[in-house]
Amino acid sequence: MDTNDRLSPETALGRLPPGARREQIIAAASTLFAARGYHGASMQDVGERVGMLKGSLYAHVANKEEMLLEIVSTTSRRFIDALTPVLTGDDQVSVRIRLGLRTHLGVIHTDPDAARVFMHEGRHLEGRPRLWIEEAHNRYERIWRQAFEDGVRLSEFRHDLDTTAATLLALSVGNWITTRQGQVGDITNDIADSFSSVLLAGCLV
Amino acid sequence: MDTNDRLSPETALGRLPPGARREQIIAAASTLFAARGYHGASMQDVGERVGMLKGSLYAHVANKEEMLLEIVSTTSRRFIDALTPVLTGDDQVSVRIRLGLRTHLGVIHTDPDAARVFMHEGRHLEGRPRLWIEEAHNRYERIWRQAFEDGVRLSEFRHDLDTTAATLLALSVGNWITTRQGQVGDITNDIADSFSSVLLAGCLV
DNA sequence: CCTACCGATCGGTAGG
DNA sequence: CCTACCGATCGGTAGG
Repeated sequence: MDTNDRLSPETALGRLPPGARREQIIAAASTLFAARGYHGASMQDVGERVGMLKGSLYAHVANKEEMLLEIVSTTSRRFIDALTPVLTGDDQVSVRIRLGLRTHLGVIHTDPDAARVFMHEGRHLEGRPRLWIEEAHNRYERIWRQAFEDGVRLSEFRHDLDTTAATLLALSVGNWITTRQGQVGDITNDIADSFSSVLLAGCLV
Repeated sequence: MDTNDRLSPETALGRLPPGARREQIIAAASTLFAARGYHGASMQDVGERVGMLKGSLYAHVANKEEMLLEIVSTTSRRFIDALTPVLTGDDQVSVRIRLGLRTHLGVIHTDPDAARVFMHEGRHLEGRPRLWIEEAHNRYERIWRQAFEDGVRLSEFRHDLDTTAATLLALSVGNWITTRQGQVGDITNDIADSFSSVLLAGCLV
């Protein structure tokens, strides 16, 4: 507890509100885990990036794994919260899916590092957190699959459409793009719509 | 050099031909890099898996990075050698692509661990090897893109097909599947054909 | 292929 | 948030 409350504003290099410091640390971890992988980035690296010694990080986070878990669970929630309303509306299914791809790529665009950690580093969690994140992945996949199944049920898509294949196809573009960051250029709605046009043409009756 | 040549066969637990021992070590590394990531797997882990102390590994490989480079370059060659004849023939383009997806998934099926290391761990190489493997990735992508462009040029595919989107779509399914190993079940030609049917329906005129 | 070892770094802690 | 430190493990080597 800090009893030294002051009314004057903090200087530029001065103390940050306590929560902000933690967020800054998590953001640094996110960047480093994305670039070097979870095991390839050390607490020392994270400390350097926020300008403190690694030992001091433990005043803000319990341990390295907690940072990974926080990045992964925050991002997973971000995807699910953003896509659920889009994919489960009562719009035309092809509209839902086009918008869904835009939204999915939009979430990636908001924080590409976190998206990458969510998709590629979450597997380095162990025990209960590991199961938890796998469940989140499955929940997200189910939301997408449901949309394709709606498309078939409402006769908007071919009755013989393999919804599993379509779902995996939709998710995989969105995710593979995180592997090619910087090479694919900015993620725009145009890019999302290009994928949609090929994918949807393959689904429609 | 071993001057102790014998005509009798080796016992089951006995010495292996020198090249085979090296291959066994690389295979162990492959499995471990796939499961725990390059930085998450130690030389000690590799040693345990082949039944020797880590120091002894250096009689067969120069260092840890050499193992990664060998896995990645072998697998990259495997993909390019397998797919080049399939995708550049003068068959109908949709036939080439269907067969291409089968072949791609077939290469993954042959050695899922190596495929996974190729696609997700190669980025942990540095310097020249890193550039080399990026170039290999690009070469492979170009072979696929060329097929889609042939499809448009020969009026087999829609003239307004976004070949970049189609290429990324094709590659991403193939690659994303390595992330879901064990969950997707065995990689069969049927699975490959399911993807083809959605993808090609989205490409045809 | 083992013994025995190297310096460096790992994640993490105590006490202030 | 720093100082100072912990035991464990890292990739790698010398000599046999």
